[in-house]
Amino acid sequence: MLEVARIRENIDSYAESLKKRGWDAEKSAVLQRVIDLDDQRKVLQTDNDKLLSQRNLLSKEIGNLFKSGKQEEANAAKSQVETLKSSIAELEAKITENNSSLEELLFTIPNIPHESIVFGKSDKDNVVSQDWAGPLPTLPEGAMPHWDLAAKYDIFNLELGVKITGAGFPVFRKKGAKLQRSLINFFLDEAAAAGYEEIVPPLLVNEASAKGTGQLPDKEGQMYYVEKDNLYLIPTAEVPVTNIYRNEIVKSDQFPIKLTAYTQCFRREAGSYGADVKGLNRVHQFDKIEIVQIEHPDNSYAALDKMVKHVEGLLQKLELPYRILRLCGGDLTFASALTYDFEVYSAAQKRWLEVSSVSNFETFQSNRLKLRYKDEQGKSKLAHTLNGSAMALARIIAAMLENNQTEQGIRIPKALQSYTGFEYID
RNA sequence: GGAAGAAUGGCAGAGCUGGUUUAAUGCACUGGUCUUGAAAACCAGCGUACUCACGUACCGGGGGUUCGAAUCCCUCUUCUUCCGCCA
Repeated sequence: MLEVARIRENIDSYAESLKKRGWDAEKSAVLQRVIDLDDQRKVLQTDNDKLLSQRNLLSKEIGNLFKSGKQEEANAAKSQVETLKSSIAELEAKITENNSSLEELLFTIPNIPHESIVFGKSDKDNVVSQDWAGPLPTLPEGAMPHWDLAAKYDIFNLELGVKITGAGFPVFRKKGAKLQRSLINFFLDEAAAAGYEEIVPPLLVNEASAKGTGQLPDKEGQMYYVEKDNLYLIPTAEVPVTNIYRNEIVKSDQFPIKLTAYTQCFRREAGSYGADVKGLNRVHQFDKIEIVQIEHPDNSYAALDKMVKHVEGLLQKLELPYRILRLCGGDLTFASALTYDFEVYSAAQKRWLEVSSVSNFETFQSNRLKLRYKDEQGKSKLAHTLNGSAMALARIIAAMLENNQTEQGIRIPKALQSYTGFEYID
């Protein structure tokens, strides 16, 4: 959620920046409406405060009059307060209405893209910021996509998931299960080595947390919801981990706050079917190791670069061909100011699969979270939040299976062998 | 799941027979005096949000009673203790 004060200061440049997300002048008029509502808010609040002040004074007086036995004067004052009270009730109703329309509007405005973001309509306009320089893997005759390999080596089974739960819930078995656990440990160890504190968070979150990181109200349909307890299954560890710092004022010297967590992630992915979602390409439950940083605004982009380097290192150690994209305005998520997507090449499907997304949200999340720090003057300021996947397992496994298939079986990259305890899936 | 009790500022802890209570007191913290320096002692300061300001709001959350609520009532949440169940 954007800060009204910043909108006030930057209304023209904000409208200009929002064009990168495909916002025209008509849409950007909402910025002015926000300011108008905020002006209205100030007026109403000040008026109401004055009435409250009068009421407080009179009430105090009534107390004194009663004490000194002046019953009649006290009763006269009482009736005065009565009329004040009805005005207050009226004003407060207006304030509530005004503020909720203000908040509603603010929830419709996405984050302002970073200055380096280009205009674009969809993922086709994303900028390749670092391409894969080497040759793409070529596979032998009769190479299989990962879902066929899964059947051949009995490493994961989607039909079994359908039986137990429904479509999109893979069951990993044998060396597939071990590979899964190995990747989790590998990613967590790498994150720990890079200075991230490991967290094991709850997998269900309350409404306030989902709102804090922006899943509500923007992406309500994406999450599984447990109605009986009013809880949401997390779509990413970002939600519980970032919310550790909801309503907190941290000290500047605590920066950078670096957290990592492995969790299973649950996404309803409503309405997505077809070839793109075959096998492990898109599932309802998957495993992901998330890295989260909370930083001083001056350092958040340097932190973003380090996070990108971290993810890059992981892909190099896993010997996967990858490229890095800088998302265009149209593909940028609602809350993000700048996002790098990582894609690995899946040789049998002959397509790039998104395996990581690293973003700087600047103050967009922290404003909702009320996540602040004290500056040198002792003033509270909003911190910057960042996060990234390091990494999402399902698609890594898909690419690894396809790219590394040999006559001997599926080769496990060296860096992972000490975790798996085997060199081939056969 | 059943019963009882509790929730106050960074922490501890008064107030809770409604009226100079943003809220005693102690600790912690910040600045100062003193000191060669430190400690101790003493003095002062010490929450958040909105507002240009006056001011207003906030004693777990929400609602109510009242001229006036930390204080009374309802409700939700959380915690503690006891009982039951359980990996």
